[in-house]
Amino acid sequence: MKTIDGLTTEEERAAAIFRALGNPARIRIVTELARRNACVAGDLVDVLPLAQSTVSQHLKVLKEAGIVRGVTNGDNACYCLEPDVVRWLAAFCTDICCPPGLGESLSANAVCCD
Amino acid sequence: MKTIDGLTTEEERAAAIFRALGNPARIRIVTELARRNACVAGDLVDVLPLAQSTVSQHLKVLKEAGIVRGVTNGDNACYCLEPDVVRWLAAFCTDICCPPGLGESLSANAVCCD
DNA sequence: GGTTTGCTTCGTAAAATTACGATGGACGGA
DNA sequence: TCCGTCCATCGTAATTTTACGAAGCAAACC
Repeated sequence: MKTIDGLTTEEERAAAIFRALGNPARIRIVTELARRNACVAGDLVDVLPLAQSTVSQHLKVLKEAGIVRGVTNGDNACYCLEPDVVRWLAAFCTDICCPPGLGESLSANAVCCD
Repeated sequence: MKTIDGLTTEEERAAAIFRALGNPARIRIVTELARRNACVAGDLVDVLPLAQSTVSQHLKVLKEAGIVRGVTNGDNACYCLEPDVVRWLAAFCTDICCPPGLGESLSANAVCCD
């Protein structure tokens, strides 16, 4: 991907978060973390049909995107969602639905090109 | 990416939508469509610091993910958001925030591994 | 000290993504 | 009919992603 001047850091940030979620395995990880509130890495490996090293890499991607936090307490590593980032994501998506200043735009049945 | 049996189509679908949004240029396109409600392709090219063919490809990606709808009326092509998909996306993100059955989970200040 | 356990990081091959210019096709105007 | 405009698609090169096994590393256990 080209590093584009014309695009804001806000957009870059949004894209980075979306890209991190753009993989079924990572979606599963995130939903699992949402469901269980926190999770040992090994439990996530059990849930996914992937090699342990691959899951570890996916966790790294999520961590680098700021979606997930991980702490290594002694023997095993524990992960959970980063609440602020998840909330930011939800707000961003809601804004696309109903951009501020446009009333309910998509809430109505907007049709293409009228 | 490996096609994984152990993952649901729901997860695949979510990942496909997120992946489609995982690019700054496409984020810009989507926000622009949200702001203007509908857009001629050429206007999007003007807004983005990218070649026309590249923008067209980005639009194709968004269309294939179902996020965007495009109609070609005579000379120029007009695009707009697909309201249902955008709403689905917002709902998905909100669910991660507050998974059903877990009360307000992340609404409180959840901390990692307590 | 030596092993096992749990996880991360490295190295690598295959596949996908990103961007561009060039080409092509449909429509409208001179 | 011949251009010009608008847009999609093709072909291509560079980069990124994905997944795996191998290797490394720290804590726990014998």
